[in-house]
Amino acid sequence: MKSGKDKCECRIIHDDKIEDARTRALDDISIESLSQTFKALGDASRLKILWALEHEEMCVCDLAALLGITESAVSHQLRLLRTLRLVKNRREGTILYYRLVDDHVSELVRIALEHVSETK
Amino acid sequence: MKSGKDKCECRIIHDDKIEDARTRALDDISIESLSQTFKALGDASRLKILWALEHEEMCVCDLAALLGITESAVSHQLRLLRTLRLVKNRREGTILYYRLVDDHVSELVRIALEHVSETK
DNA sequence: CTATTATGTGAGTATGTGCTCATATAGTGA
DNA sequence: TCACTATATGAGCACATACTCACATAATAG
Repeated sequence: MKSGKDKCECRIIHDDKIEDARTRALDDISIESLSQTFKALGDASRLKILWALEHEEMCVCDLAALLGITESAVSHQLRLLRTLRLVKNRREGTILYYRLVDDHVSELVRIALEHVSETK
Repeated sequence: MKSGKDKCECRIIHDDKIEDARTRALDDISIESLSQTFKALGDASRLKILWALEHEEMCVCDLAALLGITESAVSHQLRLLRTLRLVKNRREGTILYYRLVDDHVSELVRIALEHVSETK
């Protein structure tokens, strides 16, 4: 009852399906949160970081050495992952040890691995 | 044994952890496939499309009407999703009906929803 | 064949993003 | 206090990407 240009509206074939989908649709806030979370997982560096942290906590400079990128780059990515509550840290002197907040990331990666290995 | 600038290498604190992480690390191809898959889910339009298709198959112009974007934009996104084997289609006359290949997408979205709802 | 409908696709563009570099901050020890 | 270490952060740049537009393709009807 909004958007949709004329060119498009005269071509709608299955009003019932669209209505159905509209009632089931996720609200904009959920869509936004979901896409941000998936976007966070959709980068090779962040994926490597998360996968490493799944097994044991690590500090910034270890992650930098592991990935072969600067500590600054790692720090930038960790900030994003922190914002999305995917990782958290604990301080020990000057060192910050990062780890996963929960096992959602592991589950997501496991399922995605299933998918990509089945369809190769 | 490569990359890593001098500035960084003299700061490695936990060689054991790094070595450990290196042996467990996913190979580059898996990382690439995974990140592509997550990247596909990391966009509001594609997420809406996938969520709509989870319940029933739909054609391009229906999806365009549902999302309020052009059919061209939908078609571009569907091509990406097809390439990643996330959706497939069947033809009926001139109309192409799209649906999900399997229920991996549903599982991924369900877990991600858990995550974002817990940490809000 | 032509016309029409539904979808696909290449090019161009505006916005987003991941990195580097320089600098700032926080904790430790002298 | 100062020096040092570990990390954080803002600016800027190079590249990726999601869209629009114009046009191409595929199936159907006449």
